Amino acid sequence: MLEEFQVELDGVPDQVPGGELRPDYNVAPTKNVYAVMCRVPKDDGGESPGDEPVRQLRVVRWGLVPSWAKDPSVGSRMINARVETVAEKPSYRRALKSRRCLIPADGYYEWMPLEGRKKQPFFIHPADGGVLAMAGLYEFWKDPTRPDDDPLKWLCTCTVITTTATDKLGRIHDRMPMMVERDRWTEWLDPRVTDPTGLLVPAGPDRLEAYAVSDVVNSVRHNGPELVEPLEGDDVPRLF
DNA sequence: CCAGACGTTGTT
DNA sequence: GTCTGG
DNA sequence: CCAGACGTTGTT
DNA sequence: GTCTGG
Repeated sequence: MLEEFQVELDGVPDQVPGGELRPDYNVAPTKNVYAVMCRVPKDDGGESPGDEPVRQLRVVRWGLVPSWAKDPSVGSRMINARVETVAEKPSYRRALKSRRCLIPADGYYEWMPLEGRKKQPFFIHPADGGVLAMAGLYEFWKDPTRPDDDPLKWLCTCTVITTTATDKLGRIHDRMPMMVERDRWTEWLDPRVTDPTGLLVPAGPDRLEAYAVSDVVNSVRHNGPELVEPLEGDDVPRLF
């Protein structure tokens, strides 16, 4: 991942014992995920202040907690930001200006409504097996219950921007995460770019492939490579 | 002025 | 923190 | 998104 | 039915 996103500063070992997150096949809101972001490194007293932003890999919690929140529980509902309204929403507009990130993923799940209240989960991923770069925002929240020297004093959280799903993917669900194409990563991440609206164009879903998976994925207690195995059988919903 | 919200999804 | 609604 | 709780007192 | 937690 450090190579794929040309990360200059690996911030993960400072945040996670062992240096990396375990593979996760069922990422739920409030869980930790990787984020690629571009920030000016903290001035640690030595060397030059270095006001150049640097591309970093960090661990953030999914579910954005606005800086003004009284407690972090609101984050569990701030898991998506609609691209149509993200620039106006009080919870997101500040982050949109200068705290944009990329959330890497092998793919994502989407639930297709069936007859009645039933739903069929699908796994959606790049046909070429490459990594997805979902458009995200991040925010810092200062925990008032912890002392200043507590490493958990600052909570960093993120949200995923969504857009209209079209074509094949629209048959599963009308919304989908927004992707950032590789040639726009640098601009998208640059905190000095304060008007990223030109970059907010839906990525073509052409290179994405979708197949039905077991509804074992519905419960966050289940987690393993079996969750992304294609569902077998004649009655499996297809997208033709 | 103060109080209260601040979000998305999908379902009826 | 900032906006909306009453 | 889906699953699971939805409550307090006091005890192990 | 609706909210919270993962």
